[in-house]
Amino acid sequence: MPKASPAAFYFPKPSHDHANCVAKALGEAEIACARQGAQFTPLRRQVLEIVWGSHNPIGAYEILDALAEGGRRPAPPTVYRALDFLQAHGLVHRIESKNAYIGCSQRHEGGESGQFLICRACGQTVEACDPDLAKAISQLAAASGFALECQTVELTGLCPICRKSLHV
Amino acid sequence: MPKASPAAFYFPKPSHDHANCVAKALGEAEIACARQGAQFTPLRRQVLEIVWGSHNPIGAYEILDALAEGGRRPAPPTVYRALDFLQAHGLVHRIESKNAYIGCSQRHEGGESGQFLICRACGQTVEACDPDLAKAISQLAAASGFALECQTVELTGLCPICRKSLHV
DNA sequence: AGACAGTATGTTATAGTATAACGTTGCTGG
DNA sequence: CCAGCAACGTTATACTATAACATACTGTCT
Repeated sequence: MPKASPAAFYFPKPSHDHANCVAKALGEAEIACARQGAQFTPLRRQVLEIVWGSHNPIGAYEILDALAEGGRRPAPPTVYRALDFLQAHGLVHRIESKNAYIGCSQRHEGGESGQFLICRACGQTVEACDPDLAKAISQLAAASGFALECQTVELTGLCPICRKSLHV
Repeated sequence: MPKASPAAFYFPKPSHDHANCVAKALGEAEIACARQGAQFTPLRRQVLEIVWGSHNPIGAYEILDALAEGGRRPAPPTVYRALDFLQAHGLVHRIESKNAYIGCSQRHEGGESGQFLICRACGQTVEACDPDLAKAISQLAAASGFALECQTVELTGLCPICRKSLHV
């Protein structure tokens, strides 16, 4: 049975090299799009870069605001379309409980979605990919005669750092 | 290790005695409120009854529409406040992926929230309470140094009935 | 080159979801 | 009586998302 990874694996330190996160994500996105014959246009790239601006989920209208800083502000459909594209290609995920979007940090097999740990204090959100949890979910579905297509797993609480600083 | 329950346990048949579901839910709600010293007012009762109108999640504005049929239509805050109350007392759950609400069909211990199986075809949604899944979630949290407070588990797919009728 | 098909983006308007802020009512206990 | 509190009413507005239609770009076929 696989052992869960230690905490350090999941939550990035405040001091981590975030520029590297962004660069890596953009580079991998480029490759993934090329492989799928999808157009990684400047707009889509820009939206993905904005989403990857932090490890906190960002709302569609915040993305609009960010786009507005580099020229004139597009209308909402522009950003929603870009987000739809990025979601469809597994480059971002929607966090349902916050109506917000976050960059995908896992290489999924076959469009499956991940599991999220969301800090209610700092907003930092990490994507996990726990095989035991995935297995428990598919077993629950199977036992119910349910044909599982899509899963939303969002766990809210306190990340290790906020936990410590709030003395919880 | 506990064995998962069979499908019949989870998805209610179309022919089931739904009036009984409603009556049971309202009765238990009354008792729960009394025990917690909370006021189960006529409005709150009415909203809970509307939410329990089916096993499909219902939107806040649909609840408003339903309330409008029995007199004049209240403003949105009225229904949101009732929903807040019902959620706080564990009588309804919010389905994040649908911006909608459903009656709680489990007796939770200590305010924990459940796991939902949502049929994308008929909308029917059931609340599961799978100990293996719960365990996997707490282990994931623990391994990440994460203080889990609240979980959102929403599984979308096809219920046994729709699965059959769609030949999937 | 010119016509066309398909995809991406722009634009306008509107639908759907949720809350802030303040007012009113009605009950309860000092 | 009246101070305090909880529930509910009312008005206005914020936030999130999409429908519908217009324009522009890209490549392909003749």
